[in-house]
Amino acid sequence: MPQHLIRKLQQFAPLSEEDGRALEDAASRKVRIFGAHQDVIREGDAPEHVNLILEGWACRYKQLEDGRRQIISFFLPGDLCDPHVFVLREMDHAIGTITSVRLAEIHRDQMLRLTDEHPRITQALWWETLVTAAIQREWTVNLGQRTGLERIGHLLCELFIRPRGVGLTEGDSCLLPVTQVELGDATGLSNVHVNRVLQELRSRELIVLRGKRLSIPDLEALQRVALFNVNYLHLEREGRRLEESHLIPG
Amino acid sequence: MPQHLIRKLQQFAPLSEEDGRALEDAASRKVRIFGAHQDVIREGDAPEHVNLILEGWACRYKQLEDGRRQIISFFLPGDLCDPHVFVLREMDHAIGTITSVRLAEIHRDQMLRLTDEHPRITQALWWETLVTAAIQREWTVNLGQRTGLERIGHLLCELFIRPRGVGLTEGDSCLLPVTQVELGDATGLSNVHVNRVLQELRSRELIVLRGKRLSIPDLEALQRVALFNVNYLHLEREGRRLEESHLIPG
DNA sequence: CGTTAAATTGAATGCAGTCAACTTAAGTGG
DNA sequence: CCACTTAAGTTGACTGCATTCAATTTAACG
Repeated sequence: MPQHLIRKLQQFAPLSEEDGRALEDAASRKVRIFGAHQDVIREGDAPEHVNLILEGWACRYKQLEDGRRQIISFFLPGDLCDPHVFVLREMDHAIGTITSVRLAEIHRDQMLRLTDEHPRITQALWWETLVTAAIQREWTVNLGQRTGLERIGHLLCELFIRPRGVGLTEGDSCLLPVTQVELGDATGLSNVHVNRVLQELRSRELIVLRGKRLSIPDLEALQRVALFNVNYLHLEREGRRLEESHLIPG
Repeated sequence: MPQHLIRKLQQFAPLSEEDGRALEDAASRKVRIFGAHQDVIREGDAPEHVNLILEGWACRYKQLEDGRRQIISFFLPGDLCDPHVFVLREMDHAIGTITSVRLAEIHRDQMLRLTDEHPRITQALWWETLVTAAIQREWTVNLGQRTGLERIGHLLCELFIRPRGVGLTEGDSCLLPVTQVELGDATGLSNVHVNRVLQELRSRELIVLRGKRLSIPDLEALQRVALFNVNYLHLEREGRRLEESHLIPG
C-alpha cells in the first residue's frame, strides 16, 4: 500500500525488504477515507496517531479568528504528517483534505516499534522530517520575499518536483487538484490576483494549466523566473554517505 | 554553561541531575565566540556539528540571487540549531549572528551518545524540534496573512515570550538587540515600513522601545492586536503526561 | 439540464515599497 | 574626551503591486 512513502524514503537510502514489509504492515492496520474539503484533525485536538497519505492531497492550515486562512503545507501521497506529533499535547494547526483522501492511521506504539526495530527507517524518517522543515523554511522565504509571480511559480515548481520523486508525474506534467482560492491561501495572495498571475505565466508559456492538469514545458525557465533552487528538497541520495558510515549496520 | 537550554527543556519535562551533567559536558567541549553579523555556517556548507547558543542572538537566513534576504528564524540563548542536521549533506540556509555570540559546538557522536543514554533528553529534544517546527509554521501564517502592524506585533510577542521561558526577561521588558532592517528581513517588510509600524505601536502604547530594550506594558493587548495565540509554543509542561506514561522509565 | 463551484474580468482603492534626504545614535581613534 | 566616521533610525513624496468589490463567464456535477 504505502508504495509512495517507500519510494520517497528510498530517495534517501535503500530500504531492505524487511523494512518495506514493516512499513506495509504499519500502514495497513487502519485505513480511512475522507471526502474532499474535510478536516482530518482540528486545531486543539489531541493527536492520537500519525497519518500517512496513501492517495489524494491534503494540507495543513491555520485560521485566524477573523477567518483569514493560511495553508501551511501540502501533503501528497507518501507524506507522513509528523512522525512524532504525539509528543505534543494538542494540535496547533488543522489538517484538512483538498481532494478525497485515503490515509493510513499509524498508532504511536506502531511508530515506536518501527523506529526501534528498523534503524534505517529511523534515519529515513529523520531525513523526511528535516526535508519537511526545509520546505517550511522555503515557504517562509516565498511569502516574505518573492513577488506574486515568483511565489506562484515557485510553488508550482515544488508541486511538480515533489510528486515526481514518488512517480506521480508523466513527462512534463502532473496533477494539480487545487483551486485558485487554495493557491491563494498557500501563497498569501487573493484569488483574483492568483488568477492574474496564472494568466501571466500562461502567456509567457511557462506553464500550461487546464482543469486539474499542470504542464511545465520548460522547467528550468520556470525555475529561473521563480528563483527556485531545488537544494532545499535534499534529493541527492544523502544515503550514500550513510551506507559508508558506522551509524547503520549494513 | 547551558543553563538556558536546560531551563528550556525543563519546560517540557524535569531532567535528572545526571541528564543535566551530560548536557553540561556536551556543551563545554568546544566553545566558540563570534562577533556580530558574522556567518556561523553558510548555505552549501556541510554541517559538521550541532550549534548550541549559549549567549547572544543569531538567526537562520536565506538570500536570493538578487540580494533579497529573509530571516527564517531567530536563535536565542538556549536554542539548538537542528539536533540532527548532519543527516543532510549540505545546508540549505545560512546561520549568522545578530549580536556577538558565544556558542557550543556539539559533535555528532556527542549528540548520539546524549540521546542513546538519556531517553528523557531524547524526548525533550523531540519537543524542542517540534516546537521549532511549530514556530516556523506560525511565521508562515504571519507572512502570509497578517498586516504589517500585526506581523511586527506578533513577532514582538514571540520575542518576549520565548526568552521569558529561559529567564531572560525582567518584568514586562526584555532585550531586543535587533535593528529595524533585521525586523524587516524577518517580517518581509521594508525598513521604512517597519519604522512606521513601530511608531504606530508606540503611539498606541502597546510597546516601549528605546535602544535595544523592549517593554510591553500590556501583553494581552498586544496579543489581541497581533492575533497572537500562544498555543504554538507548547509551553504547558507537556511532560506531565510523559511522567505518567510508560515511554520513559521514571 | 439546472445548480453550484470555480474561474475570469474591470474598476477603484489602499497598503506597503522605493527613493532620497535628513537626524540621531553609536562607535572609533587621536 | 572630543572629533570624526559610520550605522541606525526617521520623514516626506511618489509609485505600484496587490486587494476589494462586483459582475460575468465557464466548468463541474448530480
